[in-house]
Amino acid sequence: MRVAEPTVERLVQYYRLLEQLREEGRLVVSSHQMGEMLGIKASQVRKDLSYFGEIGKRGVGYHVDRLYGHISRILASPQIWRIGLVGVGHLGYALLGHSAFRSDKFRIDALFDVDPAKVGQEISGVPCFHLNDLPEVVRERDIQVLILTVPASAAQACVDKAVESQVVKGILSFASTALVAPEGMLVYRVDISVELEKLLFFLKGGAGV
Amino acid sequence: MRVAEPTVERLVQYYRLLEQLREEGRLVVSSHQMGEMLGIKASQVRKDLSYFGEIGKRGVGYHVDRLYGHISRILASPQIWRIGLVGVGHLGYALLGHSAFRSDKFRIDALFDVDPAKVGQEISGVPCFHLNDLPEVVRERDIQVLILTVPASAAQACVDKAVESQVVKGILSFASTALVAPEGMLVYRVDISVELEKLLFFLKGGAGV
DNA sequence: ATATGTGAAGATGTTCACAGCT
DNA sequence: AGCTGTGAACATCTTCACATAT
Repeated sequence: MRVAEPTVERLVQYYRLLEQLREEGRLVVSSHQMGEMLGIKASQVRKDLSYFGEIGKRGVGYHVDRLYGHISRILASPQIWRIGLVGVGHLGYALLGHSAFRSDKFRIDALFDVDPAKVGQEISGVPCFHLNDLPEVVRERDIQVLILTVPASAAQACVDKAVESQVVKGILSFASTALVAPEGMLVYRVDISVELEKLLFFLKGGAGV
Repeated sequence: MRVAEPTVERLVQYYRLLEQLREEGRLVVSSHQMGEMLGIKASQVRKDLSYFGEIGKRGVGYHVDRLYGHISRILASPQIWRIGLVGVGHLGYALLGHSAFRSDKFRIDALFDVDPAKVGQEISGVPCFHLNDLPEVVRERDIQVLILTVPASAAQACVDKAVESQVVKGILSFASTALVAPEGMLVYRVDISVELEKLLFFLKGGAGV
């Protein structure tokens, strides 16, 4: 069964909430309570969870531990993903230390840059290679995922190198630009300036003039 | 007329593309060509642009300069937004220097942190205040927008301070947590770990087990 | 001939409302 | 009585198909 992207997005949030509730020693939680805490409608919570079978108890709610384990398995990976981080500027450096990147689901295994001062060094314990060697290095190291924190002008060249490697399957790009990639390569974009523009657009109350 | 969020998101992309085309001296572009370059269907491009009147020429396409000016006005702000950046860690620092933040539509006017080594200093030319003084400082400086680059555990407290100020209207949060805000305050979230989880989920091919 | 603008159809996502368990 | 699970209704977003203009 195909799970929709908005559902996956909310599953991650349910997961984080349940982690918290578990620590607090809470045993049971209702869809209404979860929704309240996350700003999501209770019916949406139930619909999302129902895709994966009857996991709650009618008249009672969801057993915190059980639901936590359940979502954990849904989100689980068959392997530990090895990730290459391309572009060790401020943003790349920030991600290296980001708490979201302390996970046993993946680890940043190689850095790539073009700056001679960085290439050949270890940064936060991760070796940095030259961008030109990317296809070779990702093959050797079994890296299937790239994170791009390079300037917009350099992003497409990085995608092209990833395609050339034939082993990279997915890319998370922070570059503020469109990217073209072949069918079968999954590209997600986090575009900070787009998010800010959207916020300001709706703050001013819609289309101007 | 209400403009939908996905449309605004694409307008920003059209705008960036047209900026490029202008520099290249291109005079005319078709919806098909724009779509090709951005990975968007031509019909979607036309639909988006049609919301704002007949701006193209049938049989010809869109006049680059004219369309650029048109979208520019749609996205324009009635004022230069003053922004407060809360949390001057790696990520905050990265955003301070981010190219997306070189804009004449807004400027980062104040920093907030709790680290005594930062409070009272100027960082990249922007004064840093203590988080506790946020309500007062944003009122004095006419700051209506906050960007949160604080740990998840601190994010809600920042929102509460923003609410207390009574002048902050919008927040862009990079914290990996849900936030509750009153009606009328606009909160956008960029959740890096959620994006990564989504990518890995669909890379492995959907729900596991 | 060619490319826009748009109503209608289609696809996707959310909410409702209530049957069915506990 | 209380809360889940879910079909149906609703809302939103995208794509199609073609009339319309250059």
